[in-house]
Amino acid sequence: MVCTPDELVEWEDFPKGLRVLLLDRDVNYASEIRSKLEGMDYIVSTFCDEDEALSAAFSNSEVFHVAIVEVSTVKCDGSFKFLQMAKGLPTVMTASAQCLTTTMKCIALGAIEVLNKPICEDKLRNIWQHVVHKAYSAVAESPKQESTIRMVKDEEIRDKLRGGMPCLFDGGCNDEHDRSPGDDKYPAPSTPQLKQVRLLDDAGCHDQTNWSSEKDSVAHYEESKSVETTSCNAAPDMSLEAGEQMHESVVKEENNSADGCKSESDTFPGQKNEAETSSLGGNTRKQSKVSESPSPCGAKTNRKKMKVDWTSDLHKKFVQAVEQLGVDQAIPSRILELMKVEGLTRHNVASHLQKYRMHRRHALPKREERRISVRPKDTMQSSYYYQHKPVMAYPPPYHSNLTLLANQACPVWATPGSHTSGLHAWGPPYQTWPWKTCAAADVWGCPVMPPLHGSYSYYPQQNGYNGGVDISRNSMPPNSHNDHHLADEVVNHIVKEAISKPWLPLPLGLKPPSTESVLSELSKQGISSIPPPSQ
DNA sequence: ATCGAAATAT
DNA sequence: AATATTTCGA
Repeated sequence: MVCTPDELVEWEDFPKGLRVLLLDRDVNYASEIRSKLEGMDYIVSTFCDEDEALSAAFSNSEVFHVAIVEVSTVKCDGSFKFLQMAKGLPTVMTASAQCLTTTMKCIALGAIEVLNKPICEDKLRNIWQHVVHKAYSAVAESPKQESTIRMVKDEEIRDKLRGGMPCLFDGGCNDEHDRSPGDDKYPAPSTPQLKQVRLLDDAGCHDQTNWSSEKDSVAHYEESKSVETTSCNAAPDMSLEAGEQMHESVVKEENNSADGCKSESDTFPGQKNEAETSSLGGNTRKQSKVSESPSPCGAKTNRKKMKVDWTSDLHKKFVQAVEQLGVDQAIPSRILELMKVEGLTRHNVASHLQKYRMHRRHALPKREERRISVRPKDTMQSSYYYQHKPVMAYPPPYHSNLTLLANQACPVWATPGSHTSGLHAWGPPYQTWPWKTCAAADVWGCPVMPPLHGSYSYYPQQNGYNGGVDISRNSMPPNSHNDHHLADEVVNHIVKEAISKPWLPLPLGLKPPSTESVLSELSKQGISSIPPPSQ
């Protein structure tokens, strides 16, 4: 029932001869519509009973391209039944009374559009667009791909807008006028995942867009894709390129709530396969990406740089990568590798890293201060323990990589986090997007980040940057040659702690990554005599 | 060529 | 004001 793009292309005088199934209990109205449709060279079969209509729809003898079904006020079930049964058939619902609920239900059940009676002639005439839309969206859906980020490049957008479906959707017709809200802008049900590509600057919809370009173009993307039924229109003029454009630019969205499970997709550049999202703090994020396709008119490709919107998901990936590498070893190129995000550049990462570090630098001293002020008499040990609170607070069953990360990262340098930030901000598995959401910089990077050197202060900082607090003064001689000894003590403590509370996640030092981090930190402190960590 | 910090841009 | 990009010296 769904035409293929090829069929459409070969359909010479499309939409003439389009077969319309008309289901309406009002016989008079039905025949009125019928004659209108026939005047438009459509071939119409009318029915007043959904069962008849259905059997006709499924019969082999008759082929329908589109259905117009009345959603009866008295017996809407029948209409819904039709909708549900005839999924493959693009179906326009007609209703005599405006009812949001009904409309929603229709759409939910797959209706392509819900129109109010009396149906205006233009809309009637334009029902062919649904067929086309369906045809292409069916094609578009097939190549499945997961993605992590949505990229919208100028050209792609422009292509969509201009070249996209030249005559079908833009068709030299006025893009948008006399559009009655809610009436004619429903995308085909088969493309529910049509991505809203929004501008970064637009209405601050940061959470939706990962990539965007300059602020033009995209605005009407969605509308362009949805069938325009109102405006005047010329005879459709199919072009194959149009179709291809169409499905090249398919955007797929997905949305799984993986709590702290880390994506392990091994994506290589060029391959599209990349997944995972997590819902954090009630913010379920959608991610998607426009499959990249070299613009045929490639001339001035990528004039402007894409702008990366660091959503929490992206950031999460980033953070994971940084952790995996250890803050010290985390350099843009490595991070980039680990992130495996297609389209992301080293520059993007570098920039983000810079910001990230900056935030940390600012956040940590504060925290440090607070901690000290709360427990002024803390010895090294107790403060150490205190620092671990949040870590320990992790419910044991954090599996897989996440557990690893949590364990590896939290230990020594887990930022003390004030009481509040401790549990709250650390909240399972992953922090929320810190920059935009957290007023208090404290939260920044608390979760699992080893703070930058200079921020943790068991010892006097040789860079003099320890927030004016010298913990070591209370417990340790401030000489750097004690560091070694001190480190041992720390480790001992951790071990002791772990042994006495076996039900808690293993803290620092009991897992290779942590050790590595510790050692690298130590070496930063000038202790190079410690043998390199074994992975 | 890459890194990171600073300067710019949005 | 926040945050992304570009530039520039090492």
